[in-house]
Amino acid sequence: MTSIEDYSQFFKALSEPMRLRILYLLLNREDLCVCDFVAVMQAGQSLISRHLAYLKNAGWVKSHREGTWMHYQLETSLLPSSYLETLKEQLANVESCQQDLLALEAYETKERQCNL
Amino acid sequence: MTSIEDYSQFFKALSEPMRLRILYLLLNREDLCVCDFVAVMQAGQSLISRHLAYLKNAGWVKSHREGTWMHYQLETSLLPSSYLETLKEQLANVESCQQDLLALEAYETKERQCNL
DNA sequence: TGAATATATCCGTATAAACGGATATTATGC
DNA sequence: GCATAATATCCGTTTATACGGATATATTCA
Repeated sequence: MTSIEDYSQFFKALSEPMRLRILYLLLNREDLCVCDFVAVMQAGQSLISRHLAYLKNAGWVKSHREGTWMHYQLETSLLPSSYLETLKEQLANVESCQQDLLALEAYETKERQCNL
Repeated sequence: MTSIEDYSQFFKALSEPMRLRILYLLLNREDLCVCDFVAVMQAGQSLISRHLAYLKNAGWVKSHREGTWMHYQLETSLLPSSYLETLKEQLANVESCQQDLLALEAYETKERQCNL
């Protein structure tokens, strides 16, 4: 992050509703798999995958592979924690984010696909 | 700010280099006039005006008129201060923002156009 | 009222983003 | 190696954004 374009790209990652919803789920869980997002959010796999790639490229999340599964986590070590905490507080008041979290909780009562 | 679209719009305001540069100047001054931005930044008046309207609509700045001049200030009362403080720290390291601030300081040694 | 000035908005164009569906890539297990 | 499964990338289309230049609006002052 040295140029103004880096910063505009960093914030552009937050300019899209689905990317904010993805981040909100990651603000509430240590680690989520692509298959979790696909199961929980009402969206196609290619869309989820593209938004995750966008967030990773912008510096918000990191990923690691476990077999065929790709897991995503917040990039907490590089990001100002003030952003993460405030964003979490704000999005907690947003209905679509609340619904996503409820859907995630319901989904978690069953086995995650990537753990079968 | 109740819907996810409100928040994406709020952050989309930060997705553009010139808007970040405008915000950085406002993070360093109580109050700036459109004529100040036009004099300091290398950009046309319509572009500056449009970006200021965008920032205002997204909730980052407020404006008030003084005669023919429109003055802009940060919307500090509504915004989380954590965002403002962190953003100011980050942009202080960005060369184009540093240059804008130097240009503003040089410009301020003369009379501001809106004070003549 | 009318000229002058500051700012906002409009218009046309060029570039970028988002999306679904299809295809390509990567890893697993037989 | 081959079938299967998870994820990433490509393709074409639609919609949004950024921009300069021109025009419209708002205010001041003579």
